[in-house]
Amino acid sequence: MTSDESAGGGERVDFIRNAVVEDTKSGRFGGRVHTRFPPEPNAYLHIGHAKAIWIDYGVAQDFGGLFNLRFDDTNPTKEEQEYVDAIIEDVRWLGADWGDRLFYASDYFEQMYQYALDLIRKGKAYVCDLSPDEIREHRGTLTEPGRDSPHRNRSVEENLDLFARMRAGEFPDGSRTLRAKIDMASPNLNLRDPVMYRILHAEHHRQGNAWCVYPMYDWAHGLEDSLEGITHSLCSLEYENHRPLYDWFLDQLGIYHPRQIEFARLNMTYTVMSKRRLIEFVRAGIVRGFDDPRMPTLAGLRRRGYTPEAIREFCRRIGVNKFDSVVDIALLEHCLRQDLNRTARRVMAVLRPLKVVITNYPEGQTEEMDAVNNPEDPAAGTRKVPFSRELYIEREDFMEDPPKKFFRLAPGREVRLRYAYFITCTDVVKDPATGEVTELRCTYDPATRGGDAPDGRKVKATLHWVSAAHAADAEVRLYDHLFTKEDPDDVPEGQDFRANLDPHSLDVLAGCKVEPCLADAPAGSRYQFERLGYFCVDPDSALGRPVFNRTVTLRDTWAKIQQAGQG
RNA sequence: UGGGGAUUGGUGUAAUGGUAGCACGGCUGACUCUGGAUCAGCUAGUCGGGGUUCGAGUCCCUGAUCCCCAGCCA
Repeated sequence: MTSDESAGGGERVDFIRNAVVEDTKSGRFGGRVHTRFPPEPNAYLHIGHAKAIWIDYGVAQDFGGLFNLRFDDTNPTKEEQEYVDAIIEDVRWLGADWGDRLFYASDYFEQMYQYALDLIRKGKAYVCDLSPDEIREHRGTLTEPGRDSPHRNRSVEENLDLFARMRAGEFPDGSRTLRAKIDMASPNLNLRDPVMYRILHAEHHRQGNAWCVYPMYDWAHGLEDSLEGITHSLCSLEYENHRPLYDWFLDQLGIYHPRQIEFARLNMTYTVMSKRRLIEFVRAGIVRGFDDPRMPTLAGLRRRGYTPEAIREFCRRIGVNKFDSVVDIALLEHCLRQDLNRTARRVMAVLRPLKVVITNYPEGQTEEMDAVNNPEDPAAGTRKVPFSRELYIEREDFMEDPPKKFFRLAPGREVRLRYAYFITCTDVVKDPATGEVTELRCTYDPATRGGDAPDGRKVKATLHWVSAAHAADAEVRLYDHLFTKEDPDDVPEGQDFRANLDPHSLDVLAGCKVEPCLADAPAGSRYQFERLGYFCVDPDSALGRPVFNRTVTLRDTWAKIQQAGQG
């Protein structure tokens, strides 16, 4: 089973899959393929992680292999159970299946410690008493070699003794480290005797106080992969410089040795993708939380109304590469619309209501109009929508003095009310004080019931509407990109990304009117509000008083015409 | 100015010495009871300079530009 049909047209074999094919053919791993997604539980997952997950999981799937979910929880000062729980939920929601292989790096601490002992005995690791500052000084620079630590040539016995006492808690934080003995003159700084263990008297979210020495990433990661029998350790580009170290540790130990392959992380227009930044947004109150629908987090996208299918399709389309690129967020939105268009039920909702009175329609009468639930899916069936003398239409669907290309309602003009009747605007009622249009008086043509004129006459526009007496009140939250610029970091000298924050990224509309069938819509359910966009019921909803998040607008050619006119 | 990696339309990606293709976006037009969807068409590209070859995005040389690395973060 491969995922390379359609959309991109033709087969799609990226450089990673090519490498895997190569290894499968050569029998390097006995034909096995086994990948993993190794998040650190120190923040929520975002769309960039979705790319990584889908590469890891997708490769395993394509080759009939296995996929592990493993928490890389080697730094107790940054990691929390809350993040573990959120990550599990997000990966599951996305649709990657790790079977019963949910692992934690912290479960390997004892084994890692034993491996460290092994390295010490081989004379390849030593306890160093240098302070963090001193280590930095000894490391040299990009262009100058480093200097050996004065503790580099301690005896194996002394190293063993000191390391045991580090573990036993005899020394304060930062006082000593265990270092690999490699080459202080290496042009690759990662090889200049990297730290393997640091002393951290901190409580670990799973290990409690069992440990006060914690392994560093470079030391730990390869061991985790090795222990789990991972064949292809896929990671992002910045680890390319670490691969020699990854290989060195495994070679020195002489243990099972996976292959690390690096790919570029995802960047997207109008979006920041660093965990640090996202945490900052939450802490600074720029957004309401990690699941704020404006966040690129999976939790945020989910709340916004994104579907896992759309995100997966997006990941498939962006491909895998080895250089930095910025994907247009329009592609993500395209994938979303494509999915929602197929699956979302259509309903009518009026965001900014303008009252319409049908003067020749009998007072007190109600009719049930037949409406199609999803023209893309006949199986979705039809529903009844109540129609009566007093309705609401969208304010922006009426203009008293319309420009040339505006073909909605205007004085004297006839339009169709979707699934109902043709109406003609006869009067405009205004607030005498402000001049604001408060109500429209219209007549309807009884012969056009259902929306078709027996005499064959056409109207240029079809408007959505709701019956005033039957509509449910709703709150609707309109979202826009968090940033006004494609590149949030494109700021004037001396300013930061805050300069590009869009103050209108959230627009809350109260008093919206929706079809009665929406009054008790369950949280998380998705709809297309006809002519407006896709909307998703927010968990903030109360019974009879739904709250909707706008997931994404419909493609809107009228909006484009308007914008062009303004320019 | 050490080392590592990279460069194909506006954007994202294919082409593994043999017609530079697909998708997003944009622009036309058709159709339409959603200015949606759908359909048709158009738009625009191999970082520069040399070389090898019948033939180069691909191979060689050379230059340019961009990204990563000096955490006891991952």
